[in-house]
Amino acid sequence: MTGDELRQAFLNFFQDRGHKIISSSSLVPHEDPTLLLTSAGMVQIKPYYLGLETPPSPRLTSCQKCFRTTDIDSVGDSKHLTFFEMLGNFSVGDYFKQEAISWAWEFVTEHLRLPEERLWITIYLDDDESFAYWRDVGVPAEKILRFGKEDNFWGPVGDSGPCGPCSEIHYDLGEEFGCGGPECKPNCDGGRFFEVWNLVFTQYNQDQSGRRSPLDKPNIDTGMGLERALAAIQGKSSPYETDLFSPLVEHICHLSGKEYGRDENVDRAIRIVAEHSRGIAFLIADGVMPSNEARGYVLRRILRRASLFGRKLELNDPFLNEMAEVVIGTMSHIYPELIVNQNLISEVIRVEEEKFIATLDSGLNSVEKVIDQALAQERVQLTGAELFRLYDTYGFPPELTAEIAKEKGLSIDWEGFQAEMEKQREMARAATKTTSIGIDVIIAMPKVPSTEFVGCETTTFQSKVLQLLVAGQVKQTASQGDEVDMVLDKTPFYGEMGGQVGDTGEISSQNGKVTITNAIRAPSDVIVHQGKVVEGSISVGDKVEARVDVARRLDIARNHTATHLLQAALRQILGDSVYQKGSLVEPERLRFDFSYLGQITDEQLSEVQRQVNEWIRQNLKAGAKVLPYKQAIAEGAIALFEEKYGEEVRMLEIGEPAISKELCGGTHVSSTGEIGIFLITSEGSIGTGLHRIEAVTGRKAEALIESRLTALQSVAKEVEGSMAEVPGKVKALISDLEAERKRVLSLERELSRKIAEDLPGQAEQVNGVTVLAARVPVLTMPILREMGDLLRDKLKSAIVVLAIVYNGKPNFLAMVTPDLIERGFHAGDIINQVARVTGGGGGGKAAMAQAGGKEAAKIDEALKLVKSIVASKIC
RNA sequence: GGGGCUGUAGCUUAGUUGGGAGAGCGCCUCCCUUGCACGGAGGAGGUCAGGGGUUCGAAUCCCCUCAGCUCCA
Repeated sequence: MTGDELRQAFLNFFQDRGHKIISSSSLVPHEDPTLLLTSAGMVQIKPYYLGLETPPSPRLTSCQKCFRTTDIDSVGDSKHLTFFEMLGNFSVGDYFKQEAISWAWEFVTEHLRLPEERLWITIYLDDDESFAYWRDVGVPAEKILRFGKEDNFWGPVGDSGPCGPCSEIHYDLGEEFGCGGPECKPNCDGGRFFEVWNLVFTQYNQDQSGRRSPLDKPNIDTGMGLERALAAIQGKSSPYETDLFSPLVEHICHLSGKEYGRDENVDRAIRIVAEHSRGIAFLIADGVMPSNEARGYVLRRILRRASLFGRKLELNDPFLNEMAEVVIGTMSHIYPELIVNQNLISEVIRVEEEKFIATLDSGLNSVEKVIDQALAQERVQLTGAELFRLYDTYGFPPELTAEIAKEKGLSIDWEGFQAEMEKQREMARAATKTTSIGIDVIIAMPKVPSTEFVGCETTTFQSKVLQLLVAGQVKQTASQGDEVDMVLDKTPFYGEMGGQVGDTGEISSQNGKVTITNAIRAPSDVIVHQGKVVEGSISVGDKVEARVDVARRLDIARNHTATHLLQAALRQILGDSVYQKGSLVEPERLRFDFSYLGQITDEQLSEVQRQVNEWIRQNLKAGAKVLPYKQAIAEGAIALFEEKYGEEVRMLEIGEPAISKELCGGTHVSSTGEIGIFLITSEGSIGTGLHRIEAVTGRKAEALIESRLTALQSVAKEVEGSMAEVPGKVKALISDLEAERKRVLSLERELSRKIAEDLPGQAEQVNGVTVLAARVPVLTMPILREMGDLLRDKLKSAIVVLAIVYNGKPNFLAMVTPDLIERGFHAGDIINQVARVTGGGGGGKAAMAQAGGKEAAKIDEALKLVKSIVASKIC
């Protein structure tokens, strides 16, 4: 049986037993901000378990792509994977343990034909129920082992929520793979047993104090790792020997000229490269970009790890691109997102791999410095702290540091390194506050049906109040002054979603009026109107008129349609590696974040703006149609988030033939001409490979042009020219100014030279030392310094103190010739005392010092001090 | 979310209790020279990432912001 066959057999088996097959969701869980990446098949089932949404069927089955970050560093052994496919069957309050167990057993023994004698079962300590069902299907009692919370109890995630015991099917590879001990059993750390299938029986709800109460309708959540199960079926000791991995392993061998299965170190490196290659391709296909935080960091880490271990296989040139091609070639028939994003995947890998090689090169310098230092100190070991610093600060892999150190005869304090790592982990953990998701609040709300949104057709609608919340409490009536959250049965108000802000407006009945300041979208598409009762009162059941602020709505619609045009223009001009990463549509402006590797030139940006405005002038029709998700994608629509199963989606098309097709639930203008003008106000980078464009349309754009023209006009007036002449005139002014500044500088220099010529005559002898203390009409310090240089050179042996007034404050400069420094004079000391007279202070080196003061009137008094300082020094 | 490091000329970078902003490559001009990173002389080019503070004085010390790199979660 091949991997493809196993996947299909599993889904078919459960489909035959009343399950609906749902397709894999993205690795980026878009509805669950608490999750970094999709880590199990149940992630997309969670809202059904929590009762937030209604499942399309109480029995579901899926093959879900998953990514687990917890054991990235363990990848390379025969078991651990970061990216894998998880087969699962789910019951949302439908069947329970008995069916789950008997089907699991039937599938494993009859369809997969795994020999019964190799299978072991584990159950939770007191789960006698499961024990009985396993006995029923024929598992001998001595092969059903009981384990504690650590191994056989699942959840809750966080401190509260659904949880329950679980039961696992383990596969015994045979004695030769074990640790040899007589006690080698499932859950033993050796390589002999591995878990094939985990059946979770979600039957409790745990509250925050740790108390568990039984759920009315328990759920089933199972997971079978495709790769591991396949290894068992094919009689292999690891997934790397199955057909899911063999094309990858073979390609690495082909590239590197190595052979798999001869040297354990080589094998480990091959496994790491093969494993990470899959994760890299899939993460990028789901829109993850390398970065130094969150998901992007996970991607960067595995990509670098793969590159590093590639080097161990003597693959010194970038090669991960080719690995990705193999992944795409072998898996895109199941996961079409790979082929759709082929160019993006290739480009991202190329850039990132090159970057890593650059990091290694620059890191090499730091490593050599550290090693030289250690050698200079005649040490034989690099400390853990040194190794950690290279890793933590410069990202230089410790294994590489160790190798280089070894060549120079230095060993490594690995324990010290681990201690530093642990310290950092501890710090990060301590700083992580438990983010509570607002789900509890939503659960607390009594169920209301989804709100029908009628705002695309109309902005005023007769409706009925279904629910009222005042200060978070369900109420029948809200009266004047109350802040309320209202739910209507149908509404023209757009609830904040997909970056488009909520509508504002008014909801009024015969008895009262509510000013709506925002509309938000709660789960299950309930639109909540937030506002304040400004007149009378409003009650549940009231007939009301809901009226959206139309002018504001139109501003928003202009910006939203313009956002679509912007994306289309960007893709046309920059290519389809442009990928929407976020957007904000407000009445005042629009903001569009997108991925694009490389810089965007001013020319490209103006071209984008020109193209959008051209489309606006063409007055293209914009319209939405509803069609199945798959069909929309087939027609080439851009989908920011994937939708679930066969759902109907709304696709917005602009133009005929369409220049833009996007899945979008927002409100738009009906033809592009309504947008008026489109102006980009800023473009910038918000991270590696991420750009942000802000723009305005319509009224705001007009206002912007007006204010810019006014500014330009006033500049034109100032430079006494026409607006067209402004750039030239300003340029000329600036270069004139520059020339003038230079002229002034040279004049000042000339002047100072002239002054300096006369000054030596003012020098006095104090006990055989030439002392010159003078106030000069120089303007700036640099000129004063030059003058000092001149005087010093001219007098040969002297102490020179000069003073100027700069910005109304006294400034001093002191120079001492080398022969006098030897006699104990110090420019810094002298200047400090002098400046103190004027309320300041200063210092510097023995030969040259500067100081400043506050009272310009005391300059002469201060300069008189110079002579007495020199005199006292001699005494 | 929590740390570490970095930001100086077009590029690579030096700058040591706070006291004259430097070098190499590149560029321009002139000289020399038919060859390889020619050689020689001169020159232009800097808001020392940005803002605030301490100080007579800040590239340098303190605080904030921005950007990049990096580690942990």
